[in-house]
Amino acid sequence: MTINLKELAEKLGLSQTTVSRALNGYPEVNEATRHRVQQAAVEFNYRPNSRAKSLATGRAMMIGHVIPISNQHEMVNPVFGDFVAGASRTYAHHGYDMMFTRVEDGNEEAAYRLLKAKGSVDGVIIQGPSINDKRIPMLHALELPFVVHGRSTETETPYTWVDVNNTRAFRRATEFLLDLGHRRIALINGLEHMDFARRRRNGYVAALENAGITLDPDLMVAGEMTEVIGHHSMRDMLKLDNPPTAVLTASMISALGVRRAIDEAGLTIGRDVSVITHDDDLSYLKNGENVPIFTATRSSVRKAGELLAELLIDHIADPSLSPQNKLLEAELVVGRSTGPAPVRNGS
Amino acid sequence: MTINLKELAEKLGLSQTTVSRALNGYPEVNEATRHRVQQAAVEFNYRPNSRAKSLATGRAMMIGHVIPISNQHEMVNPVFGDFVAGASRTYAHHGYDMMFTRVEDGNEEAAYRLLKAKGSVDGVIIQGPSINDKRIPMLHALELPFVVHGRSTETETPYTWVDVNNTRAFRRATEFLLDLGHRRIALINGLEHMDFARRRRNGYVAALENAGITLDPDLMVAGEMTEVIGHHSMRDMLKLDNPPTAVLTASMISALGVRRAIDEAGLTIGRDVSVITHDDDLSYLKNGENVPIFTATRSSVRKAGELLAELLIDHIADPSLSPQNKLLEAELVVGRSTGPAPVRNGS
DNA sequence: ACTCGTTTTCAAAGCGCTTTGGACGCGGTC
DNA sequence: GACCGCGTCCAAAGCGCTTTGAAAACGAGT
Repeated sequence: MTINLKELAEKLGLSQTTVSRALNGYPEVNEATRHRVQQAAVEFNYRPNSRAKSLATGRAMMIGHVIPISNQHEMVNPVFGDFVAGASRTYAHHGYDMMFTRVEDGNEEAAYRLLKAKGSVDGVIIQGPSINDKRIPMLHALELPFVVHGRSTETETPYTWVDVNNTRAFRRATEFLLDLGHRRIALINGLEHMDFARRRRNGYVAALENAGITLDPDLMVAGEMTEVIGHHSMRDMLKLDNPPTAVLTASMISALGVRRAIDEAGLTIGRDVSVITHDDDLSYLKNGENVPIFTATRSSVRKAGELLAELLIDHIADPSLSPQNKLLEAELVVGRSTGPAPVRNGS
Repeated sequence: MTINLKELAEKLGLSQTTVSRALNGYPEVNEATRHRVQQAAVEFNYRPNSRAKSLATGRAMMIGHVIPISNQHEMVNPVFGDFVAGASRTYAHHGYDMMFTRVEDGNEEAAYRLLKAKGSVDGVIIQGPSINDKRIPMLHALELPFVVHGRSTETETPYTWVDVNNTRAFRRATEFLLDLGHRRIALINGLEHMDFARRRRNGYVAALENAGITLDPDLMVAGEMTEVIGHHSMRDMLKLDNPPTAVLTASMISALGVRRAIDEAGLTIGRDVSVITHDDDLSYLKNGENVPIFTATRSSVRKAGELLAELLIDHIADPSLSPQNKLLEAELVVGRSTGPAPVRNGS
């Protein structure tokens, strides 16, 4: 069924060497015979066995993604699919495959070590870095090429990353709300040991402080970015004596929960309560069409995937390359979920 | 840095054969030396090179997932992440890795053929089968082990599958609405060349016909399962002279769009319009907590992933195994989105 | 005709593992 | 003492590819 090099060479009356070279584009082979070889390869559907090729070349032609899945709630990052879609486009273009390793609850170190020792990947992509993420120095020590989706504050090891300017994005979004007259602005953030969440908070805080507004801990929550938690957080805040008139939320999914809480409270989004969310531009959860549903800071996670894959492949090709960075600016898209601050009753 | 078998054997003063056998649990090795070998393996962090092992054994220890991503809208299935989370648990348990191949716009055949010829996988999982899906006979002919997530009507080739009883689920859901007095029941379905969507429609149609209700084409739409399309479809239907009082929708994400349309129309979900959705029990999009947000037919896509991976691995171990099937029943969970049919003005 | 440089081809080694087919030592049997 | 069986180990072949080092073929130059 599947033909191998030896058999193909025999059929052609050539040596394996010549056939191999013909197919891999080496110059020391007659153009006529190269043609003959290529035709035969197509005819017999010959494809070099990937394992044998890897063994011979020492390159796996495979990129690893290690996905941490906590065993209790089996939570998988909703961004995962789109990030992969982006990265895969680059991989396909360069002849790389991608593999996934599931790792339970933080024994990631073992997973990376295994990947390296087994020689099954040429490099890995790190997602969702926390503050001072230990994976970065670890992979550096392992000498396994890697790139990071996001940054890790406090990490001293140099590394290659692509990140969204989260601080700027949330600062800008907050200022937008301030300009609309809002003074009670809430933040429903992601888990704040995550680097991106910390930066968003920083941006939010900076804008408020700059406007001379005292932070209110009641208006700042951090948690998993789910619909349910978004709903919970908003619902609780709306029960406050002095509820927020605007809220920043960390993802479209949280925002949908926020919207539900606002609806349930009999309020109108964009009139009684303004909402701005961050939008990763997920393919299955577009932020409306012409007019966005939510005013949002938008940055495509798919594009980040493409870019990171590109950087990783560069690094694999030349490991001596110095680390590269790319900071993507999120755009602020204005939708129907924001409006001027309502005039408070009795004020 | 990474040690290989030869070096390990030298350190131990043993042959490669013995070391290999000791580590792979073969009986013809003294227990004392086996112990010595195992300890040394741990000490030097020896891991057999995966490529070399594959080449020698002829087994890739890898499962392939081919994900079709249309080049225009780069749509990735939102179910993808959770399905993978489920499958990966099984893979990890059996020592398999998983790899992903992106394939653009329906030249899937080439992708599978390549996977087979390169020997990079021992089997593949097919997702999202259409009616009479051509991948099934093709993989059968290729003799590449595979299992299917879902079924494919009209396919004659026997194959192993795990599916939700979509017909029953949607029939039951429709009957539930009928029992609540609804007569104008809409269906916002997935694309109906997909097998699961067709079955859901069948269930819906069967329930209505059984109740003596004539189908209304205005109340039946099929499209991509996105928030935006859910919103569109519902909005348009609410503009009808005789709008639906209830709607069945194909996914949580569509349902969120439906909810938005209902809100925008100034109506209340569960009172003016009842909604039932199918819920894949995605980890990042839970259907509320104690009281579900939506009344839903629920079936965990993660569990399906686990099961399918199990069946595939069985099949790889023994290709002569006859095809196996598993039909999962969706449970109907009653939430706040359904209620008795409203009394129509002027009727 | 002979040499020499180039082009073209090949035999063989090697990648790191598994596995076949012995080899070796030791005790028990006849 | 010869033989067998058993437990334990090993040398070497083989998986399908790349790549090194050398050989053959070919023209051109003298």
